[in-house]
Amino acid sequence: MKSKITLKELAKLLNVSVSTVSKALHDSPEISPKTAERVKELAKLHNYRPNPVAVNLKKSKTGTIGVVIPNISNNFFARVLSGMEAQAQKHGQQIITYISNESLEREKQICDMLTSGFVDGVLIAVSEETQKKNDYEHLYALLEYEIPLVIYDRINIGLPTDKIGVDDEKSFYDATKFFKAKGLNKLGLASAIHHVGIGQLRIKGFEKAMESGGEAYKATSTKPAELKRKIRELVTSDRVEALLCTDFESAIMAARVAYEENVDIPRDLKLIGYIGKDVAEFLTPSLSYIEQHPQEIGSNAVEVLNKRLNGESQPGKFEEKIIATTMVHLESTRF
Amino acid sequence: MKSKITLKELAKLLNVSVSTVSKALHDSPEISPKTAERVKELAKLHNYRPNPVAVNLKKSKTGTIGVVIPNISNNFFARVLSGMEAQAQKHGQQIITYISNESLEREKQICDMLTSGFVDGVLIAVSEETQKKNDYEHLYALLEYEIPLVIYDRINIGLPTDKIGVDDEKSFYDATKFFKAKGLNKLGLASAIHHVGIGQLRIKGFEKAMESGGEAYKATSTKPAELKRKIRELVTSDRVEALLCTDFESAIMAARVAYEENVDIPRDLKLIGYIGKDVAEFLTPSLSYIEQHPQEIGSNAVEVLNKRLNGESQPGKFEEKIIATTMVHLESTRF
DNA sequence: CTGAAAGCGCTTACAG
DNA sequence: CTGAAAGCGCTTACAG
Repeated sequence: MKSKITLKELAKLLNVSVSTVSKALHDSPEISPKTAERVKELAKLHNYRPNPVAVNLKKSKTGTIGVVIPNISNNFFARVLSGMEAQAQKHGQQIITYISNESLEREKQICDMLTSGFVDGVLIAVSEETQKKNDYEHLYALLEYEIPLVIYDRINIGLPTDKIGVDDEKSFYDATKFFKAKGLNKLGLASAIHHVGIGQLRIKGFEKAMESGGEAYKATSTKPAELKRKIRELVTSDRVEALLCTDFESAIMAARVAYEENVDIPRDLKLIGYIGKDVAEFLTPSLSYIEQHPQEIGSNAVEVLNKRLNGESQPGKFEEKIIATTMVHLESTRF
Repeated sequence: MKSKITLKELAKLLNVSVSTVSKALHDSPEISPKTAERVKELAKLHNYRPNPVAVNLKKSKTGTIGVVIPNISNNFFARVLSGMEAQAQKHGQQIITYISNESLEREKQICDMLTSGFVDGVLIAVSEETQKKNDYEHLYALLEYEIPLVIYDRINIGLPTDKIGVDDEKSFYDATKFFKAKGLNKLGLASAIHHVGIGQLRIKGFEKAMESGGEAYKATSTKPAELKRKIRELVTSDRVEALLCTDFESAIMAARVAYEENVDIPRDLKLIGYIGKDVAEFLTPSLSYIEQHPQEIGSNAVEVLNKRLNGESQPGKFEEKIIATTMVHLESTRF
């Protein structure tokens, strides 16, 4: 049962002062090579590790990053977190995870505790409710406490912070153009997130691409039953040739409507959605999707935060980094 | 730009000592009501929060729990984490997340840093590689440092720690009995995890239930192509009437084989798998599954750990808590 | 080259 | 009822 050994104990064993031990372990040039070696040897023998809490107190930092995630069940966010963890690891930082469950109330609580100094910086994807209610006071509070903030994924928010996300508009612009280039004329869009920022951007990309011609149809609703009805109409009455879905819910619903209506994908209907690789690959047929590279978003978020923490970013000047999306074609867009 | 105010500053403003302020804020009976009120008022005005790092140093604890997750993309673990976070919240504890990516090497690194005192206790689901190589030294190291450990989910490991998981054997025993009660005779089992503990337990449950009669078939392999071939054989040649899948991979593969072979689920083949609700519901047809209640596993893991941390558990005596599974019937087991 | 001292921000036993 | 002092485990400017 080895309990952790402290600097003080080490010093006593070596008959030197605590300062000498500390300096020796930090390769200070003040210390004689002979002493340094003695110290290091004993430290190694006892497997000495500085107490991180004490080091942090001394350095007035915590060595941790707070990550606020709206919904961890969403594979996208799970993979973002994975990217963050891997990157933080490289810097010897710890990730403290907070889950807001898309709730403004919970997000406020989290930000409140964050202001008391648990973390050096915060990475946040703002909850849906927060966006809807347009209430960002708690985030401004964080900024007032001089806790660096990086907003990831849901970045079309007017906060003076660094941001990192994907080009939502372009992704759907490109996808729409792709179908048109293949000769399709009647294109549909389905969305359960038309009321939030990223949804609007994706829809905008679709609309812009349709300006040059073709028939555009849209099915949008936050209510599952209503959305399903509208999608069914697009598929059975309007007979769109392809459907672009802005989110997981609408994509899965489109697949289900096709299944129920015996519409053959991809023969009668092409389908592409903003859904995760994890599910997309396993559907029958497999569903083409827009890859957002969540791990990269995660690792980049940590990088941007660390730049800020290390004073490598210009104060008052904020970075907005965009990770390019990729279309991944599986069975549902086979021509 | 309010920077955090300290006890010392508060004391100066009030013309009292630091100790008085501290005691007043902790409702110490030593302090006069009048002073207490003055202190609290000013503290509130300045929104004073004790620096958690300092408090932790003083108390020789960290207020954080380390969680080691093998694979965060697995929705099961994502939801376990969610349950842990919610429960930790209630105790004012922070969750530090580490992702081992099913790698023994990574797991060792994580445990190594954990021994230096970042956390008060650790919740871990052991990686697949660790189980295969049967190498638990790094976990014993944690125990030697007297860092309480709770093993969750993958619990059939001979370590002297508290454990929390589900009754894997019973879950598949029950599922098999269910099919037999419905009059099915030819039952198949598919597994990509027959080499790890939980896989073996599930298979054992199946086998036990089949002892009382019926034809049992098995398709097991860690190689996707081989597993697929074997499942196809079960479905097309052996014509099993129901297939029980021990894991995500085999379940998805079974669904795909049926799709490719035009075997109608559930008419010609019933299917049940150990897969997450998140995917199960969205497949076409939707896939019946065994609900493991991941959030409960998570919250219980935190509870068990805290009991240990608070000295409410008997030293040397370990708890093994089992959360009951539930069969959730969706389209794939419709009779 | 080594060590005593101050200090990070707190808590608490002890003295007054 | 209040405050000075010690201490949690470390780091670092300063003195010797």
